[in-house]
Amino acid sequence: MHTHWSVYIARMTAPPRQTRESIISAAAKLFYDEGIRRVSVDAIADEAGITKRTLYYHFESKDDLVAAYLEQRDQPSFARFQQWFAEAEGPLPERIRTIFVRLAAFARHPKWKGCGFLRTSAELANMPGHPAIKIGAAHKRRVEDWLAGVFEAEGLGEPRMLARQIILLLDGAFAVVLLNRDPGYMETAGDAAATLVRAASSRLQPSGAGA
Amino acid sequence: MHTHWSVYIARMTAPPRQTRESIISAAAKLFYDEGIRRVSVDAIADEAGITKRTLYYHFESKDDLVAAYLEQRDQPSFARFQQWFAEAEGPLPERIRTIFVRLAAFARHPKWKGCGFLRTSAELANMPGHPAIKIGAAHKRRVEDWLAGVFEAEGLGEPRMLARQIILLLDGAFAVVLLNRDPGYMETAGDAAATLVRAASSRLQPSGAGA
DNA sequence: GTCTATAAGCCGATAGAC
DNA sequence: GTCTATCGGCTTATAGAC
Repeated sequence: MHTHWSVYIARMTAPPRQTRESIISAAAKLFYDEGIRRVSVDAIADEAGITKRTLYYHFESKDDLVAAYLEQRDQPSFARFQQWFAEAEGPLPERIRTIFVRLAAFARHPKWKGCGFLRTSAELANMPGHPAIKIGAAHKRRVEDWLAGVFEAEGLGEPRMLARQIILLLDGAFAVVLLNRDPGYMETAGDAAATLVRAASSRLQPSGAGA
Repeated sequence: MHTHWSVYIARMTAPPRQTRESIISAAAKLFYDEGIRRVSVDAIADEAGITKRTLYYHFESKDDLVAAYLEQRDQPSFARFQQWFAEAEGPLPERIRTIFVRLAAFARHPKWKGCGFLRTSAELANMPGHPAIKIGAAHKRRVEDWLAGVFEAEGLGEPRMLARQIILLLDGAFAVVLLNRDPGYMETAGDAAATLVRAASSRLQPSGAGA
C-alpha cells in the first residue's frame, strides 16, 4: 500500500509522458515567439525546468522537437477554424468571411507572430524534406479538404478548386499581415474569399447574369 | 598619364564600391538559399572571396547586410512583375492571371525557394522593427500601389481594395507553394485573381445582373 | 529518468599590422 | 582597405554518475 502510494505520487509529480509534453510546450512557446534557429536546446530545457540531458532522453534531436512542435499545433489550430465557421451565421459567403474576421482579431493580439506552419517552412526552406515541413503541408491539406467538403455539401461546382483559392487567401493573409503588421488585410482577404464563393455559387445558379 | 592608368586599373580590379557589391551578391545568394540565421558572416566573406575583417569595413553588422540583401532585391523583383504584365495580352483579368502563370514557371526552377521578402519577415518575426522587414513591407507596398494605379486607369471601382486582394493571392501563392512544393497552386491563385478582377469590372458595368 | 560536466566547434564582432 | 589572429560566448550533442 505504502509502496503503491509512493509510486503513484512519483507518477503525479514527474511521469515521463508529462515531462515530454512539458518539453514540447516549452519548445512551442519559444519556437513560435523567436523562431526555430534562434532558439537553443539549452533555452528550451531551461523553459521546461529540466536539464538538457533529460531533453535528449526524450527527443533524438532538435529537429525531432521542431516536428513535435508542429504536430502539437495541428489539431487545435484546425479545430479553431472549424469552430469559427460553425459559430458563423448567414449565407455561405458570409460564413467563410467570418473565419477571416475572427482571424483578424487573433492577429491583433500583441503576441501574434503569424502562422507557425508557414514560418517554419520559410525558415527551413533549404531543407524541403524536413519532417516539420511535411507536417505543415499535411495540416494545410487537412484544412483544404475540410473546406472542399463544405463546398461540396453546399452543391458548389469545383469545390476543390474553390477550397484551394480560399487557402491561398488565408495563407496570403498570414504572410502579408506578418510583414506589414496591419490586420486589416485579413478582413480584405475575407472580402475576397466571400466574392470568390459568390462567384462559384452564381456559376451554379442560372438565375444570375448572362450565362 | 601612367599614374592615371594605374589608378584606373586599380579601380577596375578592386574599387571599394565593387567590393561592397560583391559582398551583397554573396550575402544575397547565401541568405536566399539557406536562410538568414543559417548563414554565418564567415561564409559570406568566403563566398565573396574576401576576409571577414574587410566585410566589417564595408558593413556595420550582419543585420546591416540583411537589409542590403533585400534592398538589392527590390528593384529587379518589381520590374519583373511590371514586365510580365506588360508582355501579357488579352483583357485585364487575363493579363493579371498571366503574372501568376509566369511566376509558376519561376517556381518550377529547382533553386526557387519562395519570396525572399516574406521568408525574411517570417524568420525575423521576433524583431518587428528590423530594417529588413521595413524594406520588405515597402517593396510589397510598391507592387500594391502599381496594381492600384493599373486598376484605376482601367476605371475600376475601389482599385486600392482590388490591388490588396491581388497582393494577398500573390503572397499566398508564395507561401503555399513554398510549403507544399506544388507550383500548380500559383495558377490556381491566378484563376482566383482573374475572377476578382472580373467581379470588380462587372460591378462597374450595369449591363450585368440585378444591380 | 534525471543529473553534472564537457566535448568540439561555430558565432558575430574586434585588435592591430600593413 | 585588406589582411592575420583572436576574443568571449554560444551551439548541438554526448559521457558517465546516480
